[in-house]
Amino acid sequence: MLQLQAIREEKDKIISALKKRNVDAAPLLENVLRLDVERRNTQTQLDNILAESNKLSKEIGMLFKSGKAQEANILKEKTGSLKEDSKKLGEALNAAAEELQTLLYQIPNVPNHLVPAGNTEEDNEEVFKEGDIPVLNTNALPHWELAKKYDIIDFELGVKITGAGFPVYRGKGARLQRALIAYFLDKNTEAGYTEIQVPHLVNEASGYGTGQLPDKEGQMYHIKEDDLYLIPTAEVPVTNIFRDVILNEGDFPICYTGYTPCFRREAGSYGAHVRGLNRLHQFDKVEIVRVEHPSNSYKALDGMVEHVKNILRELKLPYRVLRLCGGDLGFTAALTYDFEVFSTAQDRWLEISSVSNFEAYQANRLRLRFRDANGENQLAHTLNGSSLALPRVLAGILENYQTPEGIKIPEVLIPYCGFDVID
RNA sequence: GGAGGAAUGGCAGAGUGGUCGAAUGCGGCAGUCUUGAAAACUGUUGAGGGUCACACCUCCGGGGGUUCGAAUCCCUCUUCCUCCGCCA
Repeated sequence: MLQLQAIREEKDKIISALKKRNVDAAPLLENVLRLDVERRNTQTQLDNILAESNKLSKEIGMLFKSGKAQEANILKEKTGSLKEDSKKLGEALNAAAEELQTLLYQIPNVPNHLVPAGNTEEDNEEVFKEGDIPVLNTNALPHWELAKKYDIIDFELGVKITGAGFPVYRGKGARLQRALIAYFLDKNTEAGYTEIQVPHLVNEASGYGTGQLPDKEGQMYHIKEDDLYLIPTAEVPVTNIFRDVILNEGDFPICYTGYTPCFRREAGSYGAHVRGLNRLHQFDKVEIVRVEHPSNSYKALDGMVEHVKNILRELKLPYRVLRLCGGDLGFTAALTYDFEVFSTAQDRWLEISSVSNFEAYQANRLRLRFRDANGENQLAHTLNGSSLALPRVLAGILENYQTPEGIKIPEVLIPYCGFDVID
């Protein structure tokens, strides 16, 4: 959520920056400003009435105390109309505030100046590329075939137990998955992130805090009975640790890493691109989350990008880094780098990580602040990224490391797996 | 699931209808003293709205009500604690 003060002060700047998202925010912002004025006017009127009625009440109290009941009763009569007015104004105030809130929720974050213009993923800007794309046999298989051949992932069994998009991992497949989780967590911990385990279900307030709610309800599984949501990413529970928190400057940087399963409804997606591990309803992910001083958040973002690069380098997977264009940028992000690993047998890039700076957008919703050097409370910046999303890394490993003798295990993972080939 | 108790500022803890945004202690910050530190002493120390700055307004778990007036009374929800039951 953008800060009202920013909208008041730099409306035009915000409108022009949001054009990068192909959004014409002008009418929305005009409405916000109109409601803001209305809200403040109503507030002032209400405050005056409340001040008067507070004063009267005190006088009445004093009169009763000094035994002047009659005078007190005369004053009492005057409070009736004040009460009526304050009730009406209070309702008007709530209505205006609520409407204002609704509008503010509809405004996406302002893109950073580095964000390229563009509409679709075609317009994302490749900023880095590394790793050799292996030359495979003509009979190289996509990962879903390999999964079947080596009996390590069973998609049909998942359909039986739950439904499409809930695979079952077995034997070396399950072990490799566990190895990746342990390896990622270790790498993150070495880099200074504190490992944390969080709930996999969150309440409504948490959904609002990080921006999944309102409007994106369709993405999350909702448990009606208890009004809880299955997390689509660890970002939600981890970042919400800091909802309604005021930090000290010395607390920065705050770095957390956590492994969680992620649940996504993915309503509406279908077809060849969702085959195998490409798109699932339940998948595992290791996430990194940072809370930063505003002056340091972009340095932190770069650091996170380097960190993820290092992991992919160690895994010896061919990958590239994209700077998302305005049209592809997530609603709450100011700048996002996507990592894609090349899936050789499918001959396409698969997104395996997304690293973003949300600046103060989430913090504003979360009321996540810190006390600055002047003793003033100001909003912190939040960031997060995947390191990494398991299924597509797994797909990348299976496809890129396949040989006629079986699937080789990347060297760094061998100690975690306890074997060096899947055959 | 059943029975009882509780929820107040960073923490502990008073306050049971009026001048209470809230005693006191601890903690934090600033100062005095000191070569420096500690101790001691003095001051200061919640959040939001509003204003050029004041004034002023709101907030004592959430929501609603009674009253001229609510931290205090009533209703309701949530959470926590104790006991019983069940249980990985």
